[in-house]
Amino acid sequence: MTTTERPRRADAERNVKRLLEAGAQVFASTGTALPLEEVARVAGVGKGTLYRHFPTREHLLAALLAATFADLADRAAQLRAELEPMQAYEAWLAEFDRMPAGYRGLRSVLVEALGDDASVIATACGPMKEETARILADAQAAGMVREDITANDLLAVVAGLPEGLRRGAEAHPWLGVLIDGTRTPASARSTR
Amino acid sequence: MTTTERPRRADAERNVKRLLEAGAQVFASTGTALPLEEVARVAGVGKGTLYRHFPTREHLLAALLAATFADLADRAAQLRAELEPMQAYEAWLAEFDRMPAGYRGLRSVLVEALGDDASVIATACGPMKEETARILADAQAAGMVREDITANDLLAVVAGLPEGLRRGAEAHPWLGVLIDGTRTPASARSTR
DNA sequence: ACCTGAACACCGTTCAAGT
DNA sequence: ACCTGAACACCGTTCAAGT
Repeated sequence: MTTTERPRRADAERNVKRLLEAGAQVFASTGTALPLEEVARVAGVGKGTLYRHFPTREHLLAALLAATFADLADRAAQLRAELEPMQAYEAWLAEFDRMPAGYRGLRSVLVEALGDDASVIATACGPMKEETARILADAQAAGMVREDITANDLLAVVAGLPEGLRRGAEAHPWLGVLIDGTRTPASARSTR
Repeated sequence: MTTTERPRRADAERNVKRLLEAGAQVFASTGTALPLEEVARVAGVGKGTLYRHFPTREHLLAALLAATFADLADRAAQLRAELEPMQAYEAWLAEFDRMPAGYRGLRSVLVEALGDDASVIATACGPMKEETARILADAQAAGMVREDITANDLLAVVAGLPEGLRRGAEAHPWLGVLIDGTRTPASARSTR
């Protein structure tokens, strides 16, 4: 996002591209614990080159996930524009919950990133978090969702739903449980 | 639990005891990623001795957590005996949610263990899971909790609540969100 | 200015030698 | 029968030499 795009030597640029392709491939097959040595090998570059461009595993993961996060932020904005507050809220959480499927370990990486604002991945999540905050605020303003929760924690809790819950393609009840649980309680609606 | 307690040579027994003490100490300060080499060093035994008695990190963790899990199972049984179904349900989940506090990484270890019946730690969780199943069944039989959830997934979802939610000592709203979300929906109560 | 890969460090795991 | 610690393996990280 705010990365300064300095001009790069042609070979450096080519290597970054190869590393991202190799990273995506190894990430898809191995998950978030992807062996960095293998990424360099698949990319056909030295390990030092990987380290020069991506000083930590989180930097590589952030780069690999950046496009997905940006797309998701756009999708959230779209849902907010098209749907009523509570429908947008439910639809967006369902999309967010679906995202980490198939990437081993991504849920816990997301939980960690959402719990540490200083994390490199948290930065990549920024626009997504802002859209979530808007959607949540709309639903709260409409009196549909309890006021004592934050967008950041909401995403963290959804991301923290265990991977194993999805048996085959069938939907699990837990996202619905969470959404129901965040509705404004009947007691609060009548007394206020 | 079902471990066959063979007689052991006196030095072996002493070493196991030392390893468990050292393990508890390192676990408390480092969390679930405790360096095994350090455990052996603190215990004053060779690394080979650690590996002989605890072939994997999970075996060591299971041994370290066994007493806590057994106590929790007893506590669950006690709550079930003393309270009305829904109160027992809420009180038990609150106690279970409090347990991993202070042990870095324990929540995700629990999530993983609850997602894999073959895991060594899952075995240690057995009695706790059985009590949870009874408490859940009671609450469901009383018509208070939705029927489409299982005890195992319930524990996994509670364990999966992010560590970072607890800022200081103040309670977080998310356990309440989950409990509310698992209540039998008003629609189901009226139509059935 | 950037790349390379040997070298280093860390730590989990194995095993030959010892008691 | 069990213990020990050197040796090995794996992999992340650094850096001197090269282009």
